[in-house]
Amino acid sequence: MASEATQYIGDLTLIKGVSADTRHKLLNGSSFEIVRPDTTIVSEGYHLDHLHFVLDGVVELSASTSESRTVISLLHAGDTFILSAVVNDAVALLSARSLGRVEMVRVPAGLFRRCLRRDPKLLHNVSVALGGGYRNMVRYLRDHKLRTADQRLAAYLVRLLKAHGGAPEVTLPLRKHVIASFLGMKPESLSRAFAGLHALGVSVDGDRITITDPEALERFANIDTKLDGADA
Amino acid sequence: MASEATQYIGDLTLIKGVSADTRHKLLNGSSFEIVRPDTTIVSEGYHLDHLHFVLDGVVELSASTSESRTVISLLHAGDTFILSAVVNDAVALLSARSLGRVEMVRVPAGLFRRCLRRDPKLLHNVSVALGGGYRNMVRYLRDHKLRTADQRLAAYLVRLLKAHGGAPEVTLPLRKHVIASFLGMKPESLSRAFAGLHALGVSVDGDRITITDPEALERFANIDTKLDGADA
DNA sequence: GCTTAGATTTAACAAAAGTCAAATGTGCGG
DNA sequence: CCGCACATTTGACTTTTGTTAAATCTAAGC
Repeated sequence: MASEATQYIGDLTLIKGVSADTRHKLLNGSSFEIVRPDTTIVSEGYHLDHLHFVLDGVVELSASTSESRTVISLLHAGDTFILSAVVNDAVALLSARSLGRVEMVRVPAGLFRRCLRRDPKLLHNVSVALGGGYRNMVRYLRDHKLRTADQRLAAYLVRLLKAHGGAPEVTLPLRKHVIASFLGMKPESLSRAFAGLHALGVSVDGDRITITDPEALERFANIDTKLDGADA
Repeated sequence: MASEATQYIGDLTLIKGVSADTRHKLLNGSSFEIVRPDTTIVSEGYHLDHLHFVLDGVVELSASTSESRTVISLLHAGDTFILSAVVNDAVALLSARSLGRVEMVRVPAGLFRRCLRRDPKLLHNVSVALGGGYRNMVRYLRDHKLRTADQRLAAYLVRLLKAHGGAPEVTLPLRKHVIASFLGMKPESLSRAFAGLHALGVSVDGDRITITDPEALERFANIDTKLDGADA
């Protein structure tokens, strides 16, 4: 595999601490890929034959029926997809698509499963990653079943704010229609939700958001730090 | 631990095939419990110090805020909770409550994690279980983001029908308000959803449901067998 | 600077689901 | 058998969100 990626892959959480042999096998079997914007990488309903590691860019996981499509997850450098389908040797339940240019590494699913059988440390990393993924899905589900559209936006902004170290102004990292779909609403509803949060000190200018009262937002979104915070 | 449970625990998917030593350690450290109806077994937000195995009865996992509560998952004999919190040594994101009388086994979380470190087979089982759990959450999320309330009920009935081997008449296994919450709606909306499905051949008499045209229901619910079916 | 395709916003209206309240059903203890 | 407590259903109404269409806005090329 191209040496550009070699340096990164050892840093990936999933690979950290595995045996030299495992690392060597994985590196040898995998390939580095650059994916152009708006390219489908995985199609739901099809058996998955590669595990993917995102090195750079954003990958969107979505679900669709004949009638509609919704964004379920947004992946960044260091994330993996779709681990559960590879571990369980099953069809993908989600489609993966590049938003913008993406650099990634593909590891053949069979190879990965073989390494899993031989290296308990890798297996342990996988368990922790799957456990974390499960917990993220539960948080996301909470978000959707317990909060209104306005509250979901508020919670999203609060998370964004924390990720940016609490600066009062943040830039949306994605197009609004992607954010809308991720938050489970139509773009029109997202516009209205932003308007609705104006009273709580949220101002919008394109993709620059100013937040004067983060605590008010948190209260409005009903955020429980114990539950909403990311895992350690 | 009481011998009543010993016979069951070896059959549990999670425990299948582990070393005799692991099995022995787990059995020795765990306790058999009978839980009366409507008892809280796990509280969200608190650190989890036991892994639970359901031997009999139904356990409901729910999420709540100060304002409301929603059922996220329903567990039966053979299921485990809350595996991800135990594996990741973290607070529970969901509360667990017995619906009706429940028999279960409690394994100390620390003991379980220690066994995990020593027995790769157990670790492998855990990975598969977590992967399956993640996939179930994704299916559930699809359900909620992509389907209307009427479609969710239709999909639920189709699954129920298949679980019962396709008999045209099924009995609801739970109170309607629990089903309503699980399906993400109010009891009043569930009543209306049943009424709305009458045109597709669904008749309701208390908890006995008659379904004359399962295919029509499937089409209406937009079910994709590849994606909606349970894992192998 | 101008044009244009696409994204976002706004507005008017429609559909879906929640709320509140009353009616009806159901099962259990007395 | 009666009556109470609770679950479910029904109806009227409200709120939330989606739909459609038009108005703006924005950025990439020309």
